Amino acid sequence: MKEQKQVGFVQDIANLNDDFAQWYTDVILKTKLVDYGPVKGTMVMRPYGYGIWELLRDELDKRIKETGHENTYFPMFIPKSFLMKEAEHVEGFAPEVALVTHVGNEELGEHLVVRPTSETIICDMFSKWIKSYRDLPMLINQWANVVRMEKTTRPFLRTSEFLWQEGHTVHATDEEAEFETIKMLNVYVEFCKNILAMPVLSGKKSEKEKFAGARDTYSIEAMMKDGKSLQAGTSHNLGQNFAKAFNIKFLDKDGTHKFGYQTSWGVTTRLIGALIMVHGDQRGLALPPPVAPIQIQIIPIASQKAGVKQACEKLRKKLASKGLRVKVDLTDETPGFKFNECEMKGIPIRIELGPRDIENGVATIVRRDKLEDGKLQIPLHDISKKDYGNADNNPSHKIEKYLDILQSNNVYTFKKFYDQLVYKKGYNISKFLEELLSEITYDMYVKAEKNLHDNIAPAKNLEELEKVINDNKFALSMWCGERECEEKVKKDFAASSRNMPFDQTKIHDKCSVCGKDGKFKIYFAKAY
RNA sequence: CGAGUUGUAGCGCAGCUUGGUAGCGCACUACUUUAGGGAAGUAGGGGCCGUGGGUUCAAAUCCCGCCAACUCGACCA
Repeated sequence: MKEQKQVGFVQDIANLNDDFAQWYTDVILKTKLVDYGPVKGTMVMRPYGYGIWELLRDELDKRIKETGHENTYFPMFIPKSFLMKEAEHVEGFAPEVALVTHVGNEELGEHLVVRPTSETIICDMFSKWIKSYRDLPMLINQWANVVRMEKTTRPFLRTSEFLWQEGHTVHATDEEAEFETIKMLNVYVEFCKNILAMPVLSGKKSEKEKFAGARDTYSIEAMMKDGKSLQAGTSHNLGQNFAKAFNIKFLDKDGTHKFGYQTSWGVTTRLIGALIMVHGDQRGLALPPPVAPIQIQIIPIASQKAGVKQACEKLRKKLASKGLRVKVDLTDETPGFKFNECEMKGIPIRIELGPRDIENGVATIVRRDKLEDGKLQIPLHDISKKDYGNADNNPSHKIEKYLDILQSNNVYTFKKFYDQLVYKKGYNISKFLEELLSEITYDMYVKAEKNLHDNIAPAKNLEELEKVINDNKFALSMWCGERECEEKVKKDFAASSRNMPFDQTKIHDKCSVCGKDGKFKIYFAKAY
């Protein structure tokens, strides 16, 4: 690409590899996703940022309902005594809960906490709702805000208040609860892949890293562009810990009273931070089409010339009527400015439309994920009226097909994809763009997955562990299971255990840290 | 909550050493010319210099306190 004037944002974020955290905060402020709130650690989600959340939320909500859960809403104020009931839980959360002690000048008889999570208040209701095995399984979910006053904060990744989804379930048996825990973890894995184009590593957390009050915690871990790990979601098997603390009992078939087995699982607005750090580049954001508030931006060139605005509006209407999220940029800026802005905001496809295009009956389209390599002119009006030869009436745009093409060398080009889709009977511009958007999602996933696998390295012993972690990679290690080894890695290499993958095939025998018997396969990495 | 750094226009900064009219770039407003990769001209608007006290004829500038933010640790989705 031609050397261009380095001004403004492009210049500011040109050092992505040098200072990734700085790039991150710059990009979300400059693209107007969020602003800092007036209270430390809080975040104002502006329309563009909240729009991502809404799309993400709706997609995930669909999946949660499909797996049999119903939405509820519980109060944000929880009596302090509730929090005290489960010993580990209170210990884990006490330092960061916001307390309400007064109403006006009057001190409350019982202090309240602003929910840091809702296990306790939900369990209190569960104990009233659940009497019989016929009431089980109890499968609920809630979309809410929670408050955790953390010492250090970063937009999306760690804020004093954040939005999330928290699922809470009660089951009659241990097996059923464990199954639910894993099932919901897998819902997250599928969601991250298909909606966020983000590959994750799923597995079990160590005792040290598990949720306060859980019996077992499973997580999905995503790799950021700088090689750091981010816990992107968790699913907990609570065992009977809360059931015993809150007296959640049911009369079973055999006529005896039993404590319920519980799970809870959640993902948060942190996912937005994750996808920024997974897909973003020197030019700014790159949003996966399913969660892009604007999927297609139409940029008029020389908009003062006759017919340009009208053509843009006509195209917008046509695409919008097919459910595509499309916008025309009518601001009084130069085209170059608009192109850059479009890229910075991560809009998956931009369409340039000027007098020349209109003359020729075409539109110029550029993919955010491929930039100049993904630049093409496509016929503006219905292609279906013409015969472009080689008609294939059952065009497959299935992921598998492109996987084959991609993996069979570098013969795959965007042009080829375009030819496959456009030069067929029955295609029109909206259909083409719709398919192009899924193609982009898939390509972004493949790219991110490659990055993930390229940056995982085995580590047999302490030296290798040090080297891998200092290379900003995930160290796939064996571990004896002792907390001291995790603490040593934390202290010496500033890294933590991430999770233990479900595939526990040994990669070597000895613990990579202490050299004793290596019981578990586990990832160590620096983390956000 | 410990260590370091910084607070001047919406954002980024200069001015402080050596006290004396509040500055620059971007952004913003109006008009004109422009327009296919970050346009140009002309004219404007915008400040309790973080905050409280002190020194002084005079404080953004010197002194003391406080507050806030950032980075690194510890803690966490």
